Amino acid sequence: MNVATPAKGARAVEQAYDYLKNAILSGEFAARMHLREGAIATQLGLSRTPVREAFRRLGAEGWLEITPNAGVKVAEWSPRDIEEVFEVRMLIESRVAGRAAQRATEAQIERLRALAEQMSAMADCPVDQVLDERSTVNAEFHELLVEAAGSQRLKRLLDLVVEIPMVKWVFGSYQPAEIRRSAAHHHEIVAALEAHDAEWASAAMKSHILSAHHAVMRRLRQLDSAPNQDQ
Amino acid sequence: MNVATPAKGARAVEQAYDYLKNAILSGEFAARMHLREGAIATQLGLSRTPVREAFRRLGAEGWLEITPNAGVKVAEWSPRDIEEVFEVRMLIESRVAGRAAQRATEAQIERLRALAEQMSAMADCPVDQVLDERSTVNAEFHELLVEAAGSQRLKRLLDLVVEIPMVKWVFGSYQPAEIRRSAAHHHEIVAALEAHDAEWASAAMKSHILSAHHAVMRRLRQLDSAPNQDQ
DNA sequence: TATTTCGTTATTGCATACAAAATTGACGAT
DNA sequence: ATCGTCAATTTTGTATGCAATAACGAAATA
Repeated sequence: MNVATPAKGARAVEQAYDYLKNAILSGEFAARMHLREGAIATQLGLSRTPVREAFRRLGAEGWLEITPNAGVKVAEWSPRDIEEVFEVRMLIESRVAGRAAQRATEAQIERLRALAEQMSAMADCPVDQVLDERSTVNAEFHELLVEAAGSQRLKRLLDLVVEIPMVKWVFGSYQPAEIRRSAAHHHEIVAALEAHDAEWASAAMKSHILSAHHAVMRRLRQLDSAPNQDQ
Repeated sequence: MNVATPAKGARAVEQAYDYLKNAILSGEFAARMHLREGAIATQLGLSRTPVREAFRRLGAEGWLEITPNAGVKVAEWSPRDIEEVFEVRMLIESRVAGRAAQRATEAQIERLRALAEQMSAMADCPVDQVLDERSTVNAEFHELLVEAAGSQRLKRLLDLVVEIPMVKWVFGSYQPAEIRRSAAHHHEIVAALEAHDAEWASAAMKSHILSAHHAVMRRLRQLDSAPNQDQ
């Protein structure tokens, strides 16, 4: 039924990887759920080998828990785990912003400004309608910023932590005012870069992340109290 | 000389992983060197499958660079890369120390104090003689601290960044005075924990990491100007 | 009825076989 | 001599088969 998207390279591992990651992030696979190599393989029309490789990759990235002779389980994300993700993002991305303020070229700043404009233009559209586009533009903004900072290793680390679908989830948690605030943050970061003020850029980014953190944790509390009646 | 140690679990993947990681970190495999699944496999008396799995794991951890249909290369660590590693360590570990100051139990602080004492006791021994033990005790200290902070995800992230063998390398870069300073830092961090002073603990840890950073970068400059023997 | 033991089954780990892609080297054209 | 082309070889990617280990369940005993 799904068979996922064949991906660009059409490589079997990519296919398995994309399918699994999507299933995990979309909630199709519940937390703690046990996954079997064989089942996934036949479902995707592949052999166990590429599925197994995808398992390992996802394990290294923290999405699956692997126990040697038993199988793999979908990792569980506690509120504390999510808090820690935002903690890391805040620490690293604010540092990155500061460095970018010292090193960004005119062209890079220009491109960042354009992305910030795009973001603002979407601010008044209905939330659900531009969710994907907002996520994409936002991801581009943050990525370009790391590039401007010239921090390749930090980028790798961030990629490991800040998953695009999770970003989408963040926007789903935003209230209209918070979306506008987020867009404003982007503009402010660009302004700090133009001024080559590392402190300012760093502080603005810190606000940006903490604001997102707040929105997500509020969402979590809502989800926690709404659908469960046993407490 | 190779064939590595059969490791505890005697699992083939572990064997391959341990062998490869050791070879990379010891410099037996030069940077940018191309590794072939088949060669490693026959050399270790295994099939390609577990070797391949080890490759992927090491790739995810940043020790190997994997390009889809070409093979794997030993990753190159530029001075900037190493700088970034210390940047991350500084950011995360100082935050962790601050959190530990707020949450550590008496028992945990006691244990940390004992480790700090052990460290001091070794401070006056010849550098090379206690290199391994120093690394072990140091690693334990930092690990226990993360545990006291109750930050499981951050611990995973740190594990990815701060490799034990690299820690050993740090101690090899220390001058006698720096070893004593490092031991003093540990004591100071324990004191900050006893006082439940997050700012203090955080600042002490920041000093601790920056001091190590400084020592390693100095070592790098020395190696760079001196003739090196690795191919 | 609860619990332990043992045999069956299912699932993972590893090895091998085969397919696809890339690298290499020789050859020929300019 | 240099560059480009193409085939031979090597190397990676995937599939399958077999062995080892763990999960499951039934039977037997207390």
